[in-house]
Amino acid sequence: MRLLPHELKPLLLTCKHNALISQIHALMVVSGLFSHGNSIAPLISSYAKVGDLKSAHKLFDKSPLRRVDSWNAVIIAYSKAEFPVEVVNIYNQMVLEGVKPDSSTFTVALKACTILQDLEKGEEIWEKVVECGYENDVFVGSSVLNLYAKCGKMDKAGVVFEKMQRRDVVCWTTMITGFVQSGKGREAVDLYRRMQREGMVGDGVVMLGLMQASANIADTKLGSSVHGYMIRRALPMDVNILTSLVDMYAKNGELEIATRVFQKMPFRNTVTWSALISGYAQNGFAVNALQLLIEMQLVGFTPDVASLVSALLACSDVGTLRLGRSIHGYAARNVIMDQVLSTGLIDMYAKCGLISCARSIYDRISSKDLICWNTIIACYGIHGQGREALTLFQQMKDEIEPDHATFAALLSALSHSGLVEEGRHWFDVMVNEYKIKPSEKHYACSVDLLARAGEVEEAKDLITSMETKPGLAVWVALLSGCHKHKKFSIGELAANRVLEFIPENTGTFVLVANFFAAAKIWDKAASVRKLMKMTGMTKVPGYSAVEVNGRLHAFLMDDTSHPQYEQIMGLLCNLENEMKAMGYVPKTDFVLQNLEEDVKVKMLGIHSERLAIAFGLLNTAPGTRLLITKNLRVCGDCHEVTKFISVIVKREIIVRDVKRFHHFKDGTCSCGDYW
DNA sequence: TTAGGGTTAG
Repeated sequence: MRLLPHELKPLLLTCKHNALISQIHALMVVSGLFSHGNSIAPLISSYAKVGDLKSAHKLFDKSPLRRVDSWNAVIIAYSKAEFPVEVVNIYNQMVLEGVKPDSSTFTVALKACTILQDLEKGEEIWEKVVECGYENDVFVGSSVLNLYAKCGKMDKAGVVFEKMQRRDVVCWTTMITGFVQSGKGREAVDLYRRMQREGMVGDGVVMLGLMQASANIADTKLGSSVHGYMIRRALPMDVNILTSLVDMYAKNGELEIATRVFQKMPFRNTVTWSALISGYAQNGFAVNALQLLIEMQLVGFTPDVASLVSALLACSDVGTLRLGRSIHGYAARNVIMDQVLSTGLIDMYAKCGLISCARSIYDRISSKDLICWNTIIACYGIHGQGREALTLFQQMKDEIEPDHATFAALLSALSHSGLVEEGRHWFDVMVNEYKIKPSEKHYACSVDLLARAGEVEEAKDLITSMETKPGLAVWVALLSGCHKHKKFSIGELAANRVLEFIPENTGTFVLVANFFAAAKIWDKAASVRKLMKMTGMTKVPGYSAVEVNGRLHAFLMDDTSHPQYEQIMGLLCNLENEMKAMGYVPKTDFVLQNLEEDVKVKMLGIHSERLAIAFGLLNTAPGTRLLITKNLRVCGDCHEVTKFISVIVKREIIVRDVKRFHHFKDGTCSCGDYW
C-alpha cells in the first residue's frame, strides 16, 4: 500500500509519537509537498501536540517560507505548554519581521500578557490590534477584557466592553467574573441582569461567577436561585461545580445546606473536603472543622495545604495550641511548607498566644508575599505591640507595595497600642502618598484610635469628613470611646446613630444599653433592653475557655454545674483576700446594671474568666503558663484582678479576648492597661 | 484556531 500526499495531513493529526511524525515529515519532503507551497503548520502542531516543542521550533526556524499559520502554530504551541515569556518573544519577532498577526496571534499574545500581568505590553498589543483592524473580533476582544480584568483595571475593561459591536457569552462572562474577582459582586450581578435583558443565556461558567458573587455579597437568595437554575437547565454538575456549590453555601453561613450538598455528591475530592472544612472554621464551628479533617483521613483522603490551613484557622479560633502544634507537625512531615501554610501557622501561633513562635516561622520564610507581611503586622497588633508592627511595616514598604489590608492592620495595631500621633500620620500617608481611598475599616480603626484616647471631638470630625455614608462600625467605635471616657453628649449622638442600623449583633445592642446605663439614663437603657427582647435577641452569654492537658474547658459566668466548682470558688476567695491585703479595690463601675454595691461585687467575682483561671491554676503544675480565650471583651475589673493573680501565683497568664491579647506577668499587662 | 472558571492565608 502506498500513501498519497493528500492522505498524509489527516494522518498527522492522529500521531501519538514524534518518531512517527518525523517519518511522515520525511515522506512529505520526499513527495515534494512543501515545494508546492504547502504549509509546515500542521507538522509544527503535531510535534507540539506530542510535547516535542524542540522539533517543532527547529522545523519552524529552518523553514524558508514562514506564513502566518506557521507563526501561529509555534506561538500556540508555546501557549499550550504554558511558556508565556516565549509567546511574547515570538510575537515580537513576528512583528519585527513584518508579518501581520491575525486573530489567533493576538488572542494568544494577549493571554500571555495576562498570565505575566504585563499590562504595558498588553496595551501595546491592543494598539496593534486596532491598527490591523481586529478590534471587533470577539476572541481578541474577550482576551483584552480578560487582560484588564486580571490586572484589576475593570474601568478600562468597561470602556472596551461598551464599545464592542458584538458580544458573545465569553465577553459577558469575562466582565462578570472580572467584577467578582475584584470584589465587586454587586456590579457582577447587575451586569448579569443586563445580559439577560439582552437575550443572552448564561452557561455553567457564568453560574460559577454568580456563585462567587453570592458568597461575596452574602446574598444567599442569589446563591440558591443559581443552584435552582442549574438544576432546571440541567447544566452539567461535575465534582468541581458541586464543590463550588458547597463552598458558596458554606461561605454564606448555610452550613446545613452545604453539608447536604456535600453528602449527596457521588464523588468528592480533597478540594471538596477543604471547602467544607473552611466553611465550618470560618463560621466559628471549629470543632466540626477539626472533626472533618479527621473524617477525611478515615475515608482515605490525604489533607493538602488548603485543608490544613483551614483546620489551623479553626485552632486559632478556639485557641487550642496542642491541636495547632500537631497540625504543624503533620504538615512538616507530609506537605511542602509554602507561603500559604507558613502564614496559616503564623496566625495560629500568634492567636494561641505564642507571638515568638509566630515570629520565628515568619523569619524563616525566604520570599514573603503581601499576605505574609499583612499577617505578621496584624499579629503584633492584636498582641498590643504597635511599635513592632510599625517597625515591620517600615521594612515592608521598602520591599513590597502595601495595600489596603496592610494599612487596616497597621492602623488597628497603632490603635491597640494607643499610638495616636503615629495613627494620624500613617492614615495621612495612606491617603496622600499611596492614594488608597480609606474604607469603612480604615475609618473605623482611626475613629477607634482617636476616641479611645479621649479625642472624641476629632473622631467625630473624621466621621463628618467621610465621603460615603458612615457605617455601623464607625459609630460603634465612636460610641465605645465615649463610653470609656464618659463623654455623654457625643456618645448619645453616636448611640442614636447605632440604633438606626438595627444592629444584628447582640453585642452592639449591649454596648448601647451599657452606655445609657453608664450615663445613668436608665429609661433609655431599659428601652433598648426591651427592644432587644422584642426583636428576639438575648445577650450572648460570655464564656471563657482554658486549655489544660490538651483539652479545652469552657466556663460560663457563675458556672455552678462544674464538678470542681467548690474548689474553684475556694481558690478565688483565698486569692481575693490576698489581693485585698495588697490594695485591690473592686471596680464596680464595670457592672452595668442598677444594683446594690455588694451585689455588684459578688457579680464581678463570678466572671467566667476568673473561673477559667482558677481551674487552670488548680489543674496544671506550678509555673505553667495559662492561655484563656474569651468570646467577649475582658472587663476592667477582671483585668486588674489578673494582674494581682500573676504576682501571687507567680505565673504568666495570657487572656485573649475578642479583640486582642493581654499578657500578664509579674503584676503588669502587655497592654499597659490601655485597651 | 485562538478567548471566560472551580478550595486555602488578610
